[in-house]
Amino acid sequence: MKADTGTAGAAQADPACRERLPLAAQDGPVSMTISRVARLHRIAAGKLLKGLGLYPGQEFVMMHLWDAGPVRQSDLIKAVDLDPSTVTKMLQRLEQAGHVRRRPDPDDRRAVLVEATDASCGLLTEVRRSWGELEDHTLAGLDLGERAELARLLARVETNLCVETADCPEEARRQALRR
Amino acid sequence: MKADTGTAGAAQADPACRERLPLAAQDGPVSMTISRVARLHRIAAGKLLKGLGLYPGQEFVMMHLWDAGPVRQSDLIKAVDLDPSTVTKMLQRLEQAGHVRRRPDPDDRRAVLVEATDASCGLLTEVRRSWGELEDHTLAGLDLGERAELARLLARVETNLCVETADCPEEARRQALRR
DNA sequence: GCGCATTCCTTGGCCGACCAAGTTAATCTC
DNA sequence: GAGATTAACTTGGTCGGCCAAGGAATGCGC
Repeated sequence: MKADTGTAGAAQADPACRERLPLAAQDGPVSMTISRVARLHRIAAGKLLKGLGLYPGQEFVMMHLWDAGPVRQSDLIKAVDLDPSTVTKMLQRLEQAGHVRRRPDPDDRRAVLVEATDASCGLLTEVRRSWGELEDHTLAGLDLGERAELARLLARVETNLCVETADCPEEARRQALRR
Repeated sequence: MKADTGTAGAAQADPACRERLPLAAQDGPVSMTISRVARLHRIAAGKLLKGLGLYPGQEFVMMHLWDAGPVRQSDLIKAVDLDPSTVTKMLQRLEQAGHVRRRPDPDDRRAVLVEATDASCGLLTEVRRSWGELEDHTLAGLDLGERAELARLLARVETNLCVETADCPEEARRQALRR
């Protein structure tokens, strides 16, 4: 395989000499590539974030908190669009790590207010830098036109995947396609 | 914020009227989109696979087993390029679910031979169909040229992400770029 | 005011995925 | 052939994710 250190992250051997797709995946070559890219991208992000004391996935929560200031947890959940339980547990860990502070909402005793700690705000710059590094690494060798085209195509794919395949078969899809 | 349905799977509201990126992500817009697409794609795949009794991630293992027949577990691990422990646990569950059979390798008492059960082979067709559906859904509205371009760009991204950012700074990168 | 539905969050369970260690068996070295 | 190395899993732990259920506070209907 690679001249890799032997650690797991290498992924799918070199794509250059990638063997033919598995039989069951022949009808979905792009999906296959998306899956691989997704994993590699997450691993790459995780590697950069690890040095900052964050686990992959936590970035998005922190990013929102840095931007929005103190928010109700339910708003945060809507913003990052994760399962409430996922956010709860992640926040418990982020709090314990000192990246986040939580306090009850005085106006609604069910709710919890969340905010990034001052200490964590130092991370903002580093996360931004790491995120930029990741972008450079990801898009290396693509010129501006190609990057724009990739962004456009991915945005379209995102739109497609946002609309349920079964529900709202036509109407919602068409609505989502207005761009 | 958005006119989202509020259901969990919707993800990041409509990308069409996507608010500006978080501050910390401004230098990585494509990376942001990749992350979102990745999650949506995995969710979509998971939904299709769930009906077949598979969890997301297991498809890749099964695909390889269907193609390759009985293989040593170590070869399977290399093929799907996952952590050995991940594969071990996944196989234990797949075995208990009746999708996979495992037996010791007579030639090497350390090794384990794995193969798809006859029962699971019925799944092959359905997985292939689901995978095709996923592809259609993912690429809806893209013409053949756009699909090819997307595939090309993603392949390049995959290549980029395969080469370590720190190690082998130039040589391996250049080697990987031969395509 | 009372009851019922909603909203908000938490807990527990399960899976994929990783790392770190550890065990057993093969292999290489001398 | 004994000893060290390497290869092939396992186990245990941790995280991000999901679903399902549950408890607590709020809001609504009447």
